[in-house]
Parts: sequence; C-alpha cells; structure tokens
Amino acid sequence: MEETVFQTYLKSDTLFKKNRDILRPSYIPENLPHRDYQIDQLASILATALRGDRPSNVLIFGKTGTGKTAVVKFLGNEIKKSTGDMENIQYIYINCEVVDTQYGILANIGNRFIKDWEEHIPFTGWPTEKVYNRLKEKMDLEPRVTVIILDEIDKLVYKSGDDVLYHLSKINDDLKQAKVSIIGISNDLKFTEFLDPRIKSRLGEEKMVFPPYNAQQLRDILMQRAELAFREGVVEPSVIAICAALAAQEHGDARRALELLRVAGELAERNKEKMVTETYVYKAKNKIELDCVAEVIRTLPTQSKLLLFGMILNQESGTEKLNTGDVYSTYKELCKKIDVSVLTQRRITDLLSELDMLGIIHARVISKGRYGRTREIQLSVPIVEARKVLEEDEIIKELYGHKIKIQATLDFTQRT
DNA sequence: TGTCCACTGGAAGGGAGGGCTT
DNA sequence: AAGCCCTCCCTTCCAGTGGACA
Repeated sequence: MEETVFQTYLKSDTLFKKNRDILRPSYIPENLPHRDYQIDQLASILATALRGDRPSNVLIFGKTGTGKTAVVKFLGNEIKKSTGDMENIQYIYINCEVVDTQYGILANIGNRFIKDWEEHIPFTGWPTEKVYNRLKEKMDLEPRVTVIILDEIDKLVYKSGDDVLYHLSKINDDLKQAKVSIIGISNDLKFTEFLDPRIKSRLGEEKMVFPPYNAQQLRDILMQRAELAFREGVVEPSVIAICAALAAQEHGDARRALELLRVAGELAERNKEKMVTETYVYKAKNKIELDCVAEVIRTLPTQSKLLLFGMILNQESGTEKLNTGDVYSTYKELCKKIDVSVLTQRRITDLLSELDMLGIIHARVISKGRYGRTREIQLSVPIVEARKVLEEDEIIKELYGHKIKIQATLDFTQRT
C-alpha cells in the first residue's frame, strides 16, 4: 500500500476498539443500568400491545441524559424481538425537534403505512386534513397496534401548538380496527400547562418520571460502556470517577458523562497516548465547553456577530467595561464600513439581552447618576477564540484588520 | 430637594416570508 | 395564483428611572 499521511494514524495502536459509536448517545446498549424500574413500568404498559389491545398513552418526564429516549428505544427493540417479523405492532419514533410541524408529523407517520410502490405523502402541498385522512385510511387496513413515540414533545407544542396532539389523541375514535397509543417524552415538566385540558388528560393516562442519575450510577454506566468501547486497561480507573462526578454536578446527565469520556479518549488518542488519563478529562471538559460557545457564536445572526465583534475590538484596545452607547457607536461604525444596514438602538438593546442570555456577554443595568442609566457590558467568552470563530464569517472577514475610531469613552465617574 | 442624563424596556404596528386554503 | 394568517424582525414612540450633581 502506498504510504500516505494517514499511515501514522492508522498504524498507531488505537485506544478504542472498533466501534466508538458505543460512547455516542444514539447507541442503545444491551442493558440499561439503574433503569430496571422504569423499564418494568413501561413494559407493563406496553405489554398490552402484544395481546393486541391498545396500551395507555404515556407521558415521560425527566431532564436531559436521564435515559428516557434510551429506555423507550430499548423497549422498541424488545418488542421487535418478541413479535419477530409479524408486523402487528408498529413502533414509530419521531423526534419533534427534527419534525416539528403538524403536517410533518402526520406525513411522517402516514408514510410508514404506505408501501414503497404506492404514492407517498409529499413533503408539502397537501392540506393537513387530507394527510390525516390518508393516514387514517392506511392505518386502518389491518387490526394492528401502533405506538407513536413523540420525543421532545414539548418542542412541538411550543412551536406548533397542540393541534397535532388533538388529532392524534382522538384518532382511535375514527379507527375501526387499528389502535394507536402515544408515548410523549419531554424534559419540561410544565409543558402540559399549555395543552388543552382534554388533550392533557388523554395523553397523560400514565405518567412516568425519570430521576437524574447520581455519581455512583453514572460510574456504572460509564464502566459498562468503557469496557465495550476501549481496549482493556487503557482507561485509568480514576478517569471514570471524574467523568461521573463532573456530570453528576450537572443534574446527572449521562449524555454529558459519556461525551466527556469519549472526547477524553479521542484527545488522548490524537496525542498518541497509551492511556486515557485524568488530564484528558479536564482537557475534554474545556474542549466541549469551548466547542459549545463556538457553535453558539457561529450560528448567531450577522447583526449580533457585528455587535460582538465591535465589543471584542473595544476590549482589545483596552476597555474592560462598555456601556450601551459605546457598543452602539462601535457597531454603527462597523456597519457603515462594510455597508450593512444599521439597526436602531432599541433593537440593539434586545440583541444585547439575547447575547446576555446565551452567556456570551455579561450585562447588568447600572445607574451613573447624573450621567444616566445604562447597561454595563463585559464579554464572558475568551476573546481569541471568539474572534477566530467570528472571522470565519464572510461578512466579518471584510473587517479584518479594522481599527476602531471611536474608542469607548473612558468612564471618569466610575469608582474602583 | 429637584433636576436631568442616558438610557431601559413596554406597546403597537409595519412588512417580509412562509405555509395553508381557496 | 391569490388571499389569508402567522411568525419573526425590526422600527417608532415614549413613559419611566437610579442616583450624581447643583
């Protein structure tokens, strides 16, 4: 084989076994530690389906990374195992963050019942009522039980209201032989307040709450996955404990814990280490946090990027604390330089609040007496990294090397 | 004690854009 | 294709305000 730049990487002993997806959230292991109770509970509800009856609708609550999706998918696999190829139970999983419109959900479900050679429901174009009717008609061809899982159901409700849920939850009245039950998964306990009371009671026939994992439980989970994902003996025992402890601090998020472990492993491997050590966990923590910030900045609208860029320039020229007026005049200057329309100060106030909520800046309202009331603004992300990300943007690039003319007014009323 | 700065942040409404309906 | 409705961004207008200063 020809020697390529990749050779050194391919040759070196890797820390991972073949399949490193085992540490990704999408992987569903053979058994789920510390979720026996929830599995039993949900299984007892779903068992009805195996007898050909309609299981109760279920609402599942729990914070991110508490195993909700994993348990539901796990039971999906179990059902498939016990029914074999007989398709008298349909298990349909929909993530409402991806499919988030009434039309999308109905079309998605409908198409599962339409054979490949038949006419599919198009992405768009049909009246929603027609999609619903087609779905009903196809579904009702056989006396089967359909379990529809709506993951992140709260996102759906916030975005498109509860019309779909209304239709889906009363679909059984319109079906002659088929039966439908719905499992809604949410990490927001309060989202049901936004539902019509009738829908609320129909959906919540059964309720389940997934508690967060504690550090010990997280350790067990990580241990199980680490054994599958890493070669023997390459992970220092304390690494698992630290990943678990860090994630336990953040409301017991198993997803976070696994991510830490995976990134730590990847960083160690990239450095051609023989072991994953504690240092790499902390490096992983930093990398994840930084990546997260970078992603937020990258997806900011142009106007907010300009605003942020202006604040960075100000800070680079030595002004620690800015007020709204300073930020606005720098922003205006930048806009004019590259010929972008200038938004009003009122609008900028709102954009600043957004940046504050995203944790990119820290802003608080202060009064300087005689000299008015304003926000005192500080960046709360590392300048160098933020700047690097901003300069990826085509529009910001044009400002490369720009020096600000209007320096923030030095605040002489400020006390130490 | 009152004044007045430099804003804040609410309210209302315009207009573009997207999706549904006719 | 046209009309309708909804949402998102944004503007305009403006009353309200904490506290340094005269």
